[in-house]
Amino acid sequence: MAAPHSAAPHSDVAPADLPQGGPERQRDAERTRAEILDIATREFADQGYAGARVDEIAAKTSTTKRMIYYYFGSKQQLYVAVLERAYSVIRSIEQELDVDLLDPVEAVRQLAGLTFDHHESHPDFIRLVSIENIHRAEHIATSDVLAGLANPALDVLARILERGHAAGIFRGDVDALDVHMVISAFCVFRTANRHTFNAIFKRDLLDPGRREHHRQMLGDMLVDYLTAR
Amino acid sequence: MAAPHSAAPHSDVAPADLPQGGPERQRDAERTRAEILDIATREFADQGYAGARVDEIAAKTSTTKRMIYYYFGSKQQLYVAVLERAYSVIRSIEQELDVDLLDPVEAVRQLAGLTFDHHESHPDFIRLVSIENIHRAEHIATSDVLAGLANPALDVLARILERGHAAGIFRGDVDALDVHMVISAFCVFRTANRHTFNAIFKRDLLDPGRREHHRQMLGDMLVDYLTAR
DNA sequence: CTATGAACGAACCAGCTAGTTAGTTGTACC
DNA sequence: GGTACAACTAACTAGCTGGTTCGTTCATAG
Repeated sequence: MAAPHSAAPHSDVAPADLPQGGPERQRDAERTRAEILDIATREFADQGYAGARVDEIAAKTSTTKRMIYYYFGSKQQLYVAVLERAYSVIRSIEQELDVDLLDPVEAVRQLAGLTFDHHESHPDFIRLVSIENIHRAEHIATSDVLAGLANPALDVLARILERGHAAGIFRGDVDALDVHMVISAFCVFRTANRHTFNAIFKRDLLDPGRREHHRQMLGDMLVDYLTAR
Repeated sequence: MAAPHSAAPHSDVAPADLPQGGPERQRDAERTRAEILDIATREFADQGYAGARVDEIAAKTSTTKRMIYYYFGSKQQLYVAVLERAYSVIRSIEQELDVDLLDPVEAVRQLAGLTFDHHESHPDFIRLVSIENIHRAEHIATSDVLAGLANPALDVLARILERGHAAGIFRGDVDALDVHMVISAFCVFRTANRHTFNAIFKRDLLDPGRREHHRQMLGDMLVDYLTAR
């Protein structure tokens, strides 16, 4: 139907996002790679590393299993590539951070709220992190890209805490990484432990009706702790 | 060697539930079952559900794979049995709770500290919970034992909060389950996300040197939040 | 037009894995 | 002292699974 071997293939169609890339979009290495990564991310996040099936990933792709090995080499390398991309997406939180101008209390609230939102909108990432922890981060260790990738939000947080302490508002015995851990713990738990929590306590932590309340609660807790005494 | 077919097997030893253990200890159903559960718990916690191998579990046992199917029926039922036992162990925290006499602030600190200790000493349980969440708690759902198993610590917490509010110390707009979530989130995160956290931030959350500080921090946060305003 | 190599696909394979078959041995009870 | 049943074992299998072989097609350079 769609011009399987049309004679004038290059002018009648808009080549999507690429300026004038392949008109028929056959043979697009970048595209194929990206599609495999997309499907693999979903599949690994869904089933875990051992549970995910290369055949299944291939089947959900518009290409074949051979292509997975052509581009990624092995199941493990594919998984590492998935992790690397997932972490790089998360890193983009950096750009939204512009809290250096706010007063410390408001800055902490905004930073926590932003992290909160970010986690909520990236459940696949959180699942991948959980999976990676089950495997004791052994795959992250094999990736030089990931091994020493610090969270940019951490520096921002450190500066906020400093400013707050200098202004006499915040206590001085807190470590930025500890505070970051508390924020992460709260945000990650809601998503990562949603199912067992719901099974036992019959409460869906991700219920939209509880979202604002949780967001507020996290901010309150942090501020109350930092300004205590 | 050890009297493979000894002639007087039944009188020189107490057979029942073994005051001084069977000398031959052959043919002990309870023992075999328990051994399989022990090994399976370690194996599932280590490798995840899909990653664990029935053959491997059997090999680490002193019995055979057939016995696993004899006693548990299938890999999945074995896994559910592992979950059930792990949760029942955790339930034992109930007995240690005796905080109804303390003043509310001290009671919250003690409850949080006890939960903190309990989580720290049961890493396998936390791993199993993570694994179960990856599978969206679908196995818990198949177990009537687990499906509606509330945490006993929750009632205790609710009473503490009430008392605290009645005494005018605690704010009144807090829900026990929310507070429980915060405690769990903090305690679980340290263990569950230890490896990725360490890979990225180069800090071992379970470093014994940081233990007391974390314990204190959790108590402070809760109290500061509950007594704020 | 043709040579070349990147991109792609179908079918295959060896080893693994959950689950079974068929049979043996110990023990409680009479 | 024999019998019924629970406890146990070794060897097997059907199907899956990560990885491969080998061959084809397309785009582009010369």
